[in-house]
Amino acid sequence: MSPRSNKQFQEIREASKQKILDAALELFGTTGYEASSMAQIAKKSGVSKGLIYNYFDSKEELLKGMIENLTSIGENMLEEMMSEDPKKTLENIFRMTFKWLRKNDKMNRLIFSLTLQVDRFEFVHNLANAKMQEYLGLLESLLEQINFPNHHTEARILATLFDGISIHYLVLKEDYPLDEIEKMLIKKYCS
Amino acid sequence: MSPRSNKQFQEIREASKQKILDAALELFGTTGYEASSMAQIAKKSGVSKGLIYNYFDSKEELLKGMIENLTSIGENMLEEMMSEDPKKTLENIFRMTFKWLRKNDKMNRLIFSLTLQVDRFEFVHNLANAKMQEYLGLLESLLEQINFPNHHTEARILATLFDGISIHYLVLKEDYPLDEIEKMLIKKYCS
Amino acid sequence: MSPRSNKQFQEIREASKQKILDAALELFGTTGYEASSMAQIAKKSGVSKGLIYNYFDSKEELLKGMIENLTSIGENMLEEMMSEDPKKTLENIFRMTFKWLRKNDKMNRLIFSLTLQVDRFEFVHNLANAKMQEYLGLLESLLEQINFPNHHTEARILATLFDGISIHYLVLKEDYPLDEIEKMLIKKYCS
Amino acid sequence: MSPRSNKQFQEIREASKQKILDAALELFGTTGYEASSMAQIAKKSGVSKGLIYNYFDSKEELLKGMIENLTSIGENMLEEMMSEDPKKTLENIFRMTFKWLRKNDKMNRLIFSLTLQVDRFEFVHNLANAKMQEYLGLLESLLEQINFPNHHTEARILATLFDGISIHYLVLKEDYPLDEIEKMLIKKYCS
DNA sequence: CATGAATGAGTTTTCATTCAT
DNA sequence: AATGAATGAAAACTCATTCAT
Repeated sequence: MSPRSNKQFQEIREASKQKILDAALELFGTTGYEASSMAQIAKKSGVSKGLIYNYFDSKEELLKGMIENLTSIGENMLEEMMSEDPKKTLENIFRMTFKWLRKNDKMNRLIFSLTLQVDRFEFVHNLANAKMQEYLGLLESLLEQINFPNHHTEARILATLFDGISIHYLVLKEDYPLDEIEKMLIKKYCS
Repeated sequence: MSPRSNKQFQEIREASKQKILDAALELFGTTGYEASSMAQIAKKSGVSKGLIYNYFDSKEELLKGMIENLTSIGENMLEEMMSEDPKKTLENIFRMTFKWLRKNDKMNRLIFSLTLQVDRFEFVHNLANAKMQEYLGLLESLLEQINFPNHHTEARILATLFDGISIHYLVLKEDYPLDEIEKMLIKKYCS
Repeated sequence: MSPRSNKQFQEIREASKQKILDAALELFGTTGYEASSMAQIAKKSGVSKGLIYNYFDSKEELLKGMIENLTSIGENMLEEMMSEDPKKTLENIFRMTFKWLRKNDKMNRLIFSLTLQVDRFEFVHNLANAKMQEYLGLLESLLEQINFPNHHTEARILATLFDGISIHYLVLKEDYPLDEIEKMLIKKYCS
Repeated sequence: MSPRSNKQFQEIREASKQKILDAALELFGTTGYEASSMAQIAKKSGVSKGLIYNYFDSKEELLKGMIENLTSIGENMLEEMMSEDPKKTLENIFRMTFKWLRKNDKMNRLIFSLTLQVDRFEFVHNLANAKMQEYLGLLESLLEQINFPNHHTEARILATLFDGISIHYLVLKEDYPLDEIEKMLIKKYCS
C-alpha cells in the first residue's frame, strides 16, 4: 500500500522521457522529422503512443524538447572549453567539435535538415543562425588574442569550414579523413 | 477542327511540366519535400492535382525529375569550366560555384536536406557522395598542376569549404560575406 | 475538295466503333468492368480517349452497347437453331452452346461477373434472369415434344447444367473435358 | 485507471474486426469489390475509415482476410461431412452444400465474381480452381465406392451441376426450385 | 472525325492526436 | 503512469469526362 515516493516517480518519468527522446532522435536523424511517425517512435522506444503525449504535448513539442536539450548541452560545452590561455581554448574548441562530430551524427543530420527548411522550422533556423554568429565572434576574438594574421577573415573561414567538415563527414563517413583534418587544423592554428 | 500537331502538344507539355517543376522546387526548397503537399504544388503552379500525375507518376518521381534535371545542368557546368590553363579552370570553378550559390538557393536547400536523410533518399545521398568525390578529384588534380604546396590536403580543405560556404550562405544570407570570400579564394589559389 | 461520301464515313465510324468494342470486351472480360479504365481501352483499341466519347456517351453506355450487341446475336442464334424436328433443334442448341463457349470466353466472363453484382448492374441481372427463364421454357417444350421422361425436372437440370459447364470451363479451361461432356449430352438427350 | 487487460483488448479487436468483415462482405457481395469504397464499408460497419487500416493493411488485404476466413470454414465443413458410409457422406455433401447456398449468397456472389476476373484476382481464381478439382476428386471417389455406374463422368456432371445450381439460385432466387432439386439429387444418388 | 491535355470529384491511405480503461 | 483502440482531417493518387484545337 505504500505509495511510491515522489523521487521514484520522478526517476520513472525521466527514464521514460529519455527512452522516447532517444528513439525520436534515432528516427528523426535518419529518416527525417516529417517522415518519422509517432507510431514508429512509440515502437522503437518501447512505450505506447499514448504515453508519449504524457510527456510531450505534440510531435513538434517533442522536437523542441530535443533541440532545447541540445542547446543546454552546447552551453555546457562552451563553458568547458574556456581557458585562461586563448591558444588552449582554441585547441579545446577544435578537439571538442571533432569529438562531437564523431559521436552525434544523428543529431547533426537532424539539425542541418531542419535548419535548411526556412519556412517550416523557423525556431531551429534562428537558433542555427545565432549559433553561427556566436561561434564566429568567439573564434575571431581568440584569433585576435593570439595575433593570428588576418584574424577577421580567418575566423570566418574557420567557422565556415567547421560546418563544411560536418556535412562532408555526414555524407562521406569513413571516407572522410576526419583525424587528419583535425590534426592539420590544430597544427595550423594552435602552435 | 483537326487535332493539334505533335509539335504543339510537345510545347504545351513542356510548358506545363516546367510550371510544375518550378512550383515544386519553390515549395520543396523552402518547406521541405515531405511537408509540401501535391495540392500546394498544384495551386502554386496553377494546374490541377490530376495534371501533375500526367507528367510524374508520383510525388517521388517528381522529385527525381527535379534532381535529374539538376545533374544534367551540373555536367554542362563542368564542361564550361574546363580550360587549357589549370589556373583559369580553377578560377572558373570558383566563379561559377559562387554564381550558382547566388542563384539557386531553393535547389541547394533541397539537395542538402535530402542528402542528409540517408534512409529515405538514398539516391540523392549517393549522388551527393559521388559529386563530392568527383569535385575533390578535380580540385586535387588542378592544384597539383599549378604546383600548389600540399595540394592533397588543400584540395580536401577547399572541397569541404565550398559546402561550408553553401550552408552558411543559405542560413545567414545577406549577413554572409559571399563576395569577400570569393575574392579571397581567387586571390589565394589563382594568382 | 470532294468530301468523303456518306458511305465512307459510315464505314470509318463502324470500324472505329468495332475496334473500341473489341478492346473493351478484352479488358472488361479479363480485368473486369470497374478495374478497366477508359485510358486502357483507348490505348488497346488504338484510338484516343476523346474518340470513344464520340461513339459512346459514357463508360456505362459502352458497356450497354456491348450487351445489346450480344442480345441481338443471341436472337439470331435462336432463329438458326430452330428446326422442324425437335430432336434436331435440341442437338443444335447443344452444338451451338458449346461452340459459343469455346469462342466467347471473354464475353461469358463479363456477363457472369456483371450478373452477379445485383445492385450495380440491374439491367444485366434482369437480362440474365430473363434469358435463363427463356432457355428453360424452350428446353422444357422440346423435351416434352420428344417425350423425354420427367421433362419438367430434366429441363431445369439441363438449363442449370449449361451454366455450370460455362463456369467450370471458364475456370478450368484445358482441364475441363468440354468435348466429352458435349458428346455425352447429345447422346443422352438427342438419340 | 490501469490499462485494459490483454484479453479485453483482444475482445475489442475481434469485435471490431468482425463488424468490418461483415459490412465488407455485405457490400462486396452485392455491389462488387471494386465498386465498394472503403468509406462505404466504414459507414456500414459503424467505424471510422482509419480503423479499418488498423486491422487490414489495404483494401485488398481486407478481401484476402475474408477469403482466408472462408477457406478455413470450407475445411471444417469437409471434415464434418465425412462419414464411414460413403452414401451417408454423399448425402451430407448434398445437404451441406444446399444449406450453404441458402445462407451465404453474398459470399457466393463475391467468390464467383472474383474467380471470373482472372487477371485481377489470381489468388481467388487459383483457389476456386483447386476447390473444383478437390470436389471432383471427392465425388468421383464416393460414387466409385457406392458402385454408381459411369462414376467418372457422373462425378464431373455432379461437380459441374453444383456450380450451375449456385449461379441459378443467385440469379433467380425464389424462382429457383432449390428444395426440389435437392431432393431429386439425394434420391438419385443416395438411395 | 480525331487528339490528348486538363479537370475535379472521388478513392485509398496515413497519421497525429484523443480517450476510455 | 500506461495502454492501444478509435478518430478525422488531410495526404497521395485515380479516372471518367470535357474541351480547345
